This record gives sequence, structure tokens and C-alpha cells, in this order.
Amino acid sequence: MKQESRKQEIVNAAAILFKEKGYSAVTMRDLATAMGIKAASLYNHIQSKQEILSTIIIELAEEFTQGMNLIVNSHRSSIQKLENIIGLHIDVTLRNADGLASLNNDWMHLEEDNLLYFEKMRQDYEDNFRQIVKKGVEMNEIKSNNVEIIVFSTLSTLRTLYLWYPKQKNIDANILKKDMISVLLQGVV
Amino acid sequence: MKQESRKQEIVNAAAILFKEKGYSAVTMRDLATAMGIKAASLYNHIQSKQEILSTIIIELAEEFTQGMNLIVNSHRSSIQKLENIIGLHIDVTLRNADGLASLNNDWMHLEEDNLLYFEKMRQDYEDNFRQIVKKGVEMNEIKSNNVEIIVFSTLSTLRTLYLWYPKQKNIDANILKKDMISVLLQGVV
DNA sequence: CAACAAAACTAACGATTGTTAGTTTGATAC
DNA sequence: GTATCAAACTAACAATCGTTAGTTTTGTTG
Repeated sequence: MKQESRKQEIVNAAAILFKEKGYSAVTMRDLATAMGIKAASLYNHIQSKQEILSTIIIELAEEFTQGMNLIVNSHRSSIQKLENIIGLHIDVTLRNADGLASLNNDWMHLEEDNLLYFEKMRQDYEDNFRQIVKKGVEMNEIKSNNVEIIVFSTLSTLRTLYLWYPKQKNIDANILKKDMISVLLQGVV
Repeated sequence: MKQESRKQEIVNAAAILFKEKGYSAVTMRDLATAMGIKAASLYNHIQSKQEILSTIIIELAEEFTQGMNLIVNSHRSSIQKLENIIGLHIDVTLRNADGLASLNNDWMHLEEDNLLYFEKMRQDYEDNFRQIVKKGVEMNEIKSNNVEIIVFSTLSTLRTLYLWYPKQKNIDANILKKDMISVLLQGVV
């Protein structure tokens, strides 16, 4: 059907470089070299370096927002909702691990409008997450440890998947989901 | 004799800026402004921007290495060793949360010698961690989930403490250790 | 007060940055 | 074969980068 547009190729190549050295340390000449062209040629396809970054990040953030909204509005137990969140992160990570590096590490280099938009999505995401955990504690589905620590530790792990997953070979998404749910929710001891 | 040396003040100010925007995006002029002086004046106290980064990161990495060695050589159960590792991360984080941002996000901007040195320390640290978990599984102290997932998820959480801890107000280190051990080892459900 | 060192300053350097303007190339359509 | 258009190119720009050189200010000590 549609093959990948030249712009998307550039964005994908940029995501890989941004993952390795961060947005600020990657020059347009670096990116051009990775694409096998000259820096000026990039501007036939993109408007600015900044546009590349926002394309990567905003798209991913909207994916998470959309996924979280489905989960919040579903009629499931808190535990099942947490399991679905774990699944959401794994799905997104398998699809675009490179881009997640920018989302995690370079979001602060977005400029004004996109920065505010991103920060709102992230805040809403965390609030939704927190509410699910709180409800789970109220319903006695979740041990009443410190709610903030549960939110923080679970989210830390899920956000770091993009670093860990590529180092695992031939790992099946469904097995990964099962194991991750087991470790994050049932614990280690 | 010694208050904080001027160099240490510069390093500390740099750590804060590096945490906010990353090493590459912080200019020597940014750092000078934060110190209330001109950029050229910084060079009366430090040799290069790179020296600032390596001062921040290597010192912290050596702290972790030293702490891990003590734990590895201690005669404790695997669970107790894991608890001590959690304690180590909390202690280091409370002492220097800003510097940990650089260690986590900007280590790849170290140059050759320090980069290799750092990478070796990090590899050894992870190997030690993995061995402790493996031993725990063998001794039936730890549920035999996927060992790699346990190592990854625990380490992800501990490495991200630097972001989370400053947002908590008046949290006691010992209570934090207890809660963190509970969530990471005993689980949530 | 004179002497000295620490730490600030001004001015500038060569290199590199993101980006623009104008031009050439190469494939497809008529 | 010629027109078209996307996509590459060369050349250069103003701005900013880390850093150096040389000078002045500041504070302490005899």
C-alpha cells in the first residue's frame, strides 16, 4: 500500500540518532550522513529539526493518551486495568522503541505549544494511573503500600522498557506481558 | 579549612542545569550566568566542560561500585542483599539527586577513557545484581520469574529515583527504604 | 601600604550550528 | 524529445559554541 514517505524515513533515522546521543547532540549533518544525503537536502522534506522532534514525541504521546482513555473507560477491575496499561506500554514499545527514547529524554526540548501539550498529556496520564491504583486500594484489590511508590515504580519500569526490550532476543510479546505482569504486580519474593 | 571549593560549586550548578536540559544543551555561558560570572571565568577553576561532566559521573559511579562490592562480599541472604542495594540507591539519591541525572542520561558524552571506565563499572554492577538474583532463585528465596525482568524492573525503578524523590516532601529515608523494599520485593497485589 | 594570589573581567579565535537560496540531477508523463 | 517535479546538490549566511590570551579587580597577609 503506501510505502514509507521520505519524511517518515528521516524521522525514523532521527529517532535512532536521538536515542544514541540525545536531540541536542545530533546535528542535521549527522542526520543527513545517516540518510546518505547532504544536510540541506533534508529541508526538501521537513521544515526544521524541531519538527522532527515534535513529530516523534507528539505522535507517541497521543498513542498513550488514547490507549489510557480506553482503559479508564473500560469496566474492569483495577488489577485488570493495570494489566492493560502494562500491555499498552509493551505494544507501543515493540512498535517504536527508538521514538520512546526521545519521548523520555528529550521532551523538554519541544518548543512552547507542543511542550505545553505534551506536559498536559503526561500529567493526565499519570493522574489516570494514580486514580486506578487508588481505586484498587479502596476495593482491597491492591495492598495498601504507599500509592505514590507503586505509581512511580511501575511507571519507571514501563518507561524504561524501550532500553531493555531491544537487548532481549526473540521475545514474544504475550510471554513478555505475562512475565511483566507477574513481576510488577505479584512481586518477587 | 575547606568550605566548598569554587570548582565544586561550579560542578553542582552544572549538575542542576544538566538535569534540566542535558549536557549538550547547556552552554558554558548558561553555566556562567547561573554562577553570576562570565563564561571565561569558569576556566580559572575547571579545565573543560568535559571535566565537569566526568567529575559528576565518575564520582557517582565509583560510589555505586564501592557500595555494591561491600554488599556482594557480605554474608547475607539474597533478599537481604537486594534490600541493601535498594538502600544504597536511596542513600546516593538523597545525597546527590542532580548528579544522577547526568549519570543516567549523559554518560554517553564522556570521552574515550572515562567512557570505557564508566561502561565497565556499569556492566560489573549489573552483573553483580544479576548474580544475586540468580542465587536467590536457586536458594528458593525468590520466585522464579524471568530473572532478566526482575533485574531490569528493579534497576529501572532505582535508577529513576532521582526524578521522583525531589517531588516528595519531607520523606524520611528509612520509611522510604521500607516502603520501597515492600513494593519492589513483596509486590502490589 | 605593598605584595601577592585568586578570581573576575574584555575581547576575540576558529569551528560548528541550523537554515536559506539558487541550481542540477534523474525519473516519469505527455 | 520536451516538460515537469521531486529530490538531490553547492555555497553560504548569521548565530552560537567551547576555549584562549591578556588584563583588571578583589581580598588577604606581612
